[in-house]
Amino acid sequence: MTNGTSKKPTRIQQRNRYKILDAALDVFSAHGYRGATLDQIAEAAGLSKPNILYYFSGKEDIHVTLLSQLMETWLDPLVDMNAQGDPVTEILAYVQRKLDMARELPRESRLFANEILQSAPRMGPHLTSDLKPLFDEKCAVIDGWAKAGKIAPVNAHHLIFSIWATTQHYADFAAQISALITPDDDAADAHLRNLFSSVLRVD
Amino acid sequence: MTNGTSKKPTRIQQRNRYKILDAALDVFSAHGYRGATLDQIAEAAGLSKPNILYYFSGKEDIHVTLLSQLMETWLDPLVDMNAQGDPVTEILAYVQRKLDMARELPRESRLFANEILQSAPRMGPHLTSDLKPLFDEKCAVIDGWAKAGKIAPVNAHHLIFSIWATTQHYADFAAQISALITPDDDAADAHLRNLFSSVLRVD
DNA sequence: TCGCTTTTTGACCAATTGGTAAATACACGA
DNA sequence: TCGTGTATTTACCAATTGGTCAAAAAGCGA
Repeated sequence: MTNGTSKKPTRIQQRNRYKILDAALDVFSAHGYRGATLDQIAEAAGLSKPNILYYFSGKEDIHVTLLSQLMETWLDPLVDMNAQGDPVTEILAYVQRKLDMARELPRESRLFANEILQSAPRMGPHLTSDLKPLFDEKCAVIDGWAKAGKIAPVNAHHLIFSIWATTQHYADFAAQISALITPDDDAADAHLRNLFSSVLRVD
Repeated sequence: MTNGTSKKPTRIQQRNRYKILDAALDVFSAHGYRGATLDQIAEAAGLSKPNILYYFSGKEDIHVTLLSQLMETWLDPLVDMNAQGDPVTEILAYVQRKLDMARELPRESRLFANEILQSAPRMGPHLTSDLKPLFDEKCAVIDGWAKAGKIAPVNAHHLIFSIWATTQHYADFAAQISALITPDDDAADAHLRNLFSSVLRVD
């Protein structure tokens, strides 16, 4: 029985579900949902297609599972932004965490980008239930810092959008970047630190 | 004869090729290359599938045609950045043009994003032949401005990446944005103006 | 109106794809 | 070592999809 709710998963189940999800992350992030095939996932996972369907109820099930898992780790860097810390330090540290994440988890970043690009058909609910409350909370924190004069006045909403855009860009548009320059992590770090410390600096 | 090289296109040919490309832009930008089907494109264009294949040699031909057309208009805003103008004004005007473009041509922005996300399988050559020379040229201009002390010292490569990332974000991640806030063009304009004028300001 | 070209359609195909069913091989506790 | 539930495979299917082909239907200049 594959029923995940009642019985504890076998060691084999754990290992194979992991292999499948890891392979699926490769394939989905590289080709998008419709561009990915179960055969590709099966080959990448080293399992047969029917065997994959023994562990997941279908292609969509695999995709949804990946997106749910992703949403958790995706929010971590923002969760860690501390209202009690030094404002500029906190925001710059958040930028750095997002940047590190784009580098360490580029597949996840692309999976997410693919989903949003296509109007988030399988993730819309997650956005409003998981992301929005956190987003609103942290915007309030930033607004508080700005009102207290601890950072220059900024639009918190759009500041966060800019942080997301600039950091994820290095993962999502990697193909373009490596066509234009020789990637240089330190240069990117320094640039974004400079960019965001400039807007936040209070004269 | 559909031969595009020898004879001048009929009025019918012009109209139908346009209808097909417009419909294909809808479909490709919404679902990606593999997610789009000729049937969808045919229906959106109001033509039959074989009729579409009378005007284009295949699905890939349509996609490549779109990408080629796109590349031209895509570069325009950067082309217009003038080395002789006032540096900060020129860069901020470029930001504004990119932002306007993301708003007026969101389908094109998503088509491009989809292609790059999937490692630019059909556009790699265009990137190095069309985009890179222009990119290098404008980076040199920005470096010149920085060396002359007319703007604060910045990494031109990464400055342009940041401009691309932040402006296109409003088109490519629109689904996420409208899940989080009520979109506000003026607020976005003001924020990006503030962001980039802050890094460029020379003390 | 005639005759020729351009355009459009309907019927069809082979390959791919997500998914199923039943039989077989395997693990492992008693 | 045996039996039972777990895991895997083989063979298959129906739907979709990109694409073809020949015939029919416009356009259109003379």
